[in-house]
Amino acid sequence: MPKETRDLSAQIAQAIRDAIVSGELIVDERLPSEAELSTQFDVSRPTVREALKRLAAQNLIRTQRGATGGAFVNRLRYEEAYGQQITTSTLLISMNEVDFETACEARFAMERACAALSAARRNGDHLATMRAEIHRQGQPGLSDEAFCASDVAFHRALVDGADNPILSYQLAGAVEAIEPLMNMITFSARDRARIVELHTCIADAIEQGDGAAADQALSELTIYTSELGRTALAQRKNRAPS
Amino acid sequence: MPKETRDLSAQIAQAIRDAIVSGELIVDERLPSEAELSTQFDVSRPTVREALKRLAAQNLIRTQRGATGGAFVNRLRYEEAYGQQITTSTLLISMNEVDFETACEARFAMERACAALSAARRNGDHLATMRAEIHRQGQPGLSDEAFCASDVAFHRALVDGADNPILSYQLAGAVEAIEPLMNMITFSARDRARIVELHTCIADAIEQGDGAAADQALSELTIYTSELGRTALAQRKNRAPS
DNA sequence: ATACATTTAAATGTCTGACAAATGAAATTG
DNA sequence: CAATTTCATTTGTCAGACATTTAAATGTAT
Repeated sequence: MPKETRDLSAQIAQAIRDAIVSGELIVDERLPSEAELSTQFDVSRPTVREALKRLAAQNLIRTQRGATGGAFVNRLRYEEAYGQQITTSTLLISMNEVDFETACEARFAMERACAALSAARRNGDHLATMRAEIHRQGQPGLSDEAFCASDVAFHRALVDGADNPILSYQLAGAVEAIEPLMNMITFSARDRARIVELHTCIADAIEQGDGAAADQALSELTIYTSELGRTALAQRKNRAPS
Repeated sequence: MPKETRDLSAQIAQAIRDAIVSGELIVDERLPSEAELSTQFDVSRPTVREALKRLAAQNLIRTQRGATGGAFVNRLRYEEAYGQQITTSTLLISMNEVDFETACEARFAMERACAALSAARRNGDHLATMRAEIHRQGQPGLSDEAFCASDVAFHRALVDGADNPILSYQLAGAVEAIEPLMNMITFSARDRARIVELHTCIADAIEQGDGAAADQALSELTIYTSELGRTALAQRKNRAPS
């Protein structure tokens, strides 16, 4: 047994977490009150509370005050999961010094997986979003940061167009987490024109349901973006060497 | 401002979380002691502790007892992130009643994104793992559960063969979270033979660096697995209707 | 002076008890 | 019957205390 003696609050949190994951506790079911839990687990109330806060931090439970209040098993919603996913991915990249090319490769590889599905489904709403973002990206006077944000919005629309919430969830991290890295890049007018061109290619391909063409354009975009990142990083190194 | 008045512990946790994500607090840096934090934020120590437990649940900090102890910003490791990712993905699927086909589609779409990279890199270790799992899958007397576990191990090796930690992290959730769903399937000898055949196809393709062939085999495996899931679900419905 | 044992201070982990605040239901009142 | 008040329950917060762990400081003997 590799599970020796951690903190009591961690043990209790794990016990409740197991009960939720195994389905022993179902969505919207009310947990015993903190007082009851403290007698059940034979610990004090603050310890129980620490355990509950751990679970709340993972969106596994929600709490409500008042007479009929308590802690309830929370239905994990996609939006909440997105947030966690993005935070974790961002930290994973920044703390492990993942280089831009690796992050880029991962992101585009997964995006290409979505592109074929997006092309097959051709969702009008998401296509409209993509077109709108392309238009924004072409406007002069746009800051690099706003350009990056629009880029992220474009790619999220592309991903969401696959109409598969699991894919959207998984991709959210990869697409959003790369934004801080892309924000280090200065996009020249020529860079932007090329990116807009490729984005248009992608949108056209999806509109026509041509998955292969979308894949091809994404492939070129991967290479181009990776190149931009490499150049930006090199300049940054020359300007401020360690 | 959509961020009104949440719990104090949630606010404090968010403040510290922001400091970590923004880089204001760096890896391995020690946070002020609980007593200091409680005076800084003007709350009691239990409240500070609840906030710290929230962060600990997300692996953002670790705590250490003793004279030189305290709370330290934790370097988020891939393995820890895997665990979170798998738990979250599993719950997301089970709580939102994601159907098998959707989960399957997401998983295989992303796997196909990895296959090309795996084929390009042809990592010997991961190939050996894949071969070993294929061999195990062909042995008679293997339980359905063990077959599924081996299937997961095979696909994880395939994904890890892309040699991109970000991809491995993202895929971990998709690959592992589907196991509970696959465990509901009964694999006949014929099913297993077909799956082993396709797995062998994939391994061969990767060994030869043929990304297209790997993609093709994965595509077939997607359809086959999805079909198996549909059949299993239909039988289950007939046997135990609502 | 070095090696080992002891003490000590600092920090987290836990407990007790209390009060505040929210909230829905029951009791009361018009 | 409707509106209001009361009330019990539950979470949120606080204060203070003690237990436990840990490494550094101190002391002691070789």
